[in-house]
Amino acid sequence: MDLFVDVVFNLPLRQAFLYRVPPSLAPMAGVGKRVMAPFGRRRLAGYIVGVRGEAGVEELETAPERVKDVIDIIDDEPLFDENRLALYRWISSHYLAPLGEVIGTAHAIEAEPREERVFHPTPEGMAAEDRDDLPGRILALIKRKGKASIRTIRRSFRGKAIYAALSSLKKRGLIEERTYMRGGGGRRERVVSYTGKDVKGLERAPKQMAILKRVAACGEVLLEDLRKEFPNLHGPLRALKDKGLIEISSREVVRAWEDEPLPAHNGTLMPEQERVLERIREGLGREGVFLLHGVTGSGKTEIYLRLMAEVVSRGRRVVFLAPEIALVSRLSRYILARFRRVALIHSGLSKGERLEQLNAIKRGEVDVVAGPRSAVFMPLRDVGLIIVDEEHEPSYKQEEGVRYNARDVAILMGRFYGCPVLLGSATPSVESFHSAMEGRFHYLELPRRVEGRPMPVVRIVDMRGEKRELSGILLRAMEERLSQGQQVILFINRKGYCPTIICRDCGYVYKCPHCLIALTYYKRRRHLRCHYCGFIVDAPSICASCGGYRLRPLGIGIEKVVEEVERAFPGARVGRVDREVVRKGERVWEAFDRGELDILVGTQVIAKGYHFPRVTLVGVVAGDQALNLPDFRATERTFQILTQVAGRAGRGEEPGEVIIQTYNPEEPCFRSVADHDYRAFYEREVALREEVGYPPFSRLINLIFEGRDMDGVILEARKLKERLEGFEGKGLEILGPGPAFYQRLRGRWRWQMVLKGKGEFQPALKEALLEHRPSRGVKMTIDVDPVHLL
DNA sequence: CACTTCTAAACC
DNA sequence: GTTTAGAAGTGT
Repeated sequence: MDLFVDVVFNLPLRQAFLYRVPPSLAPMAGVGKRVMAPFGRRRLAGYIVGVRGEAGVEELETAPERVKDVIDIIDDEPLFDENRLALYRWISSHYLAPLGEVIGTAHAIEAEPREERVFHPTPEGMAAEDRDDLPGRILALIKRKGKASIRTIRRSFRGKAIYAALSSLKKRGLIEERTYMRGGGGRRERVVSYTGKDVKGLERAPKQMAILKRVAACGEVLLEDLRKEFPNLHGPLRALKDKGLIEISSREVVRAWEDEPLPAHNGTLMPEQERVLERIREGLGREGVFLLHGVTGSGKTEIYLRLMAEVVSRGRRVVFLAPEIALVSRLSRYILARFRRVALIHSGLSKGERLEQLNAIKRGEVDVVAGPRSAVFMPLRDVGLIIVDEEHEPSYKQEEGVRYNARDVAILMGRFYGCPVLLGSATPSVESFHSAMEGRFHYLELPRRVEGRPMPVVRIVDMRGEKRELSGILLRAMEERLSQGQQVILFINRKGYCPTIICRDCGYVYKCPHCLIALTYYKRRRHLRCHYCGFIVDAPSICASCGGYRLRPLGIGIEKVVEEVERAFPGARVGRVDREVVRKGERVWEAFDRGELDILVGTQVIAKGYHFPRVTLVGVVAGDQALNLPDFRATERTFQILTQVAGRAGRGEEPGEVIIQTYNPEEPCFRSVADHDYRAFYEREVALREEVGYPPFSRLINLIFEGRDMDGVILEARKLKERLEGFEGKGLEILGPGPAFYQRLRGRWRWQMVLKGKGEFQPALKEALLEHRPSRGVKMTIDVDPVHLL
């Protein structure tokens, strides 16, 4: 009796494929293991999602000759069990993603071996004359390199019919094909560095010069980053290398932060903390979702830590999810101080280190897994509690591939494991708070800060009529704090010097040619850069449109804030923190923490997880920034960010003050921030959402259509709309299609269509979406439960 | 005739 | 996502 397995691949394919298991491998077969299997002309690793005997295998009657044998079974131990598979199936059907891709996402650390086709020249090929047609040029490439993979050939001949050419070369006996296995091995990054050699004879090679300038300016640049800035990098880079001006080396990804344990908390809990702790403790051992709503500085972390200890002491384990930025900062060090059997996962780990952590988890050596959204899939056994810190954070949503939301997966997982899920936030998402109000989540509140510290006083400053970017009120407050030896944080959510420059003569604004987005001006580097595709041009001195000289900054970014601060306070020590700095693990934080800096100017990265007791004043330079985006969550995001930022003030002995600059001082959202009144914000917001039928009163699917040809993109969107019209009315509303907010990105036009449904979407509707295959050149992305519609 | 370009369909 | 086969177009 033969054995058969259902196999899914990490490919955008919806079906499972049936394979026969040869008798020698049959004892090894099992759900959750990977197999090596022939697939088309290739061999691929796939996941077993079903094992069955001959009975009921209808393919054996319809097309028995198509059923092939599995080549090998890769794993001794399954990567997942039936229970976990059920979870994957749910995710697959909810997010409309192929099961194979869901499994591939959940098990991304375990490398999938893949076969790679490589072409070698035959002696006949070596002897053949070079010709200038496509096959001839491909042959020349292969001869020059000695061998070439499909990948390299495709890169050199973008959009050309390379397969037809390769098969003709093969038929003529000029090349032969061999296959190699790829996969495994640690992930490395390539670095381009300047050798310091004298630059001569580059006058006639402007591209090489530009690249060299960029590299020399920083000493070394990641090849990955360089590629973003220079579209056709390879040629000039190779020329520079041949001239000995640069070197390209490969190194392992380095850790972003040294983890030094922070001392354990020794104080006693406030009565509110005790009560909250007790409520959750009572819920341990069975499923249920708790929403812990605690103002900034109310001691949520301490509750997490005590709960973890409790769960571990009962012999169960804990999954702790947090936004990346919190993990590389303070939180992880608290966890490391209290628990020894911890797996800490963050972006600074190399692939090898990740694998080590994974193996430790599999061996049962880990009690607590702490990590960003992907950690929700770690194969921890006997999970007794899942914690999602900063539950409202959009970073829990994966924005490419399988677009899952780790918070929602965590809630589901709690049901699968039969354990409680604890969502924590100072500013809960409207959805979660609504669930709590409706009684689906247990609501727990910490309305006061620890040690009776007052909430900071928040002032709203009307910027209309102000001449400079920093208002007089903010400057005076800063001066006062600095004179008392206290520290100040300024928050500005914009990189670069200013969002763009404008010609004061003709009004021309520089935009990215690929994205139609205003280019950000970087004063120090003297260039304009696109934040979406990385496009860079030298900063112009005269207007490209009218030739005028009056080019002026428009708006404000972090560089300009620093400049203005330095002008206003010449003696002050100013530090600057944005995402780049955090990634490099620079120690600006620590200098600030030790009091070696007076003012810290930062982007959103400073809003989270840091604790600077000497900071008494926080200034928000541009409070309106996120508010005016055309997105149904714009107000919610603004309230959350401002509350988080404000929470950085007054965490020590001295009371804190917050100043928010805005051109919309009447906006009620600011009032709620100033009053520390989440409820007021929520009531207003939830009423609005109900009125227009946005979440939590509906579910959304955002359909994004992208392609180089605008007409094709629109046509595809309209075609799908027609297909879906039959579903309209019965609890489904279709908005659009219309141009997306970012209408053109990376040279592609983008249109979108939003489906708004009451409750879960009908299976027939999902089916219709999945069946829609846009024509070539148009990519359709299905985003279920989107966090934004931009 | 040799090669290119485009598209649909299969992949077990 | 990758590959192939086929149809139709291009150029000598």
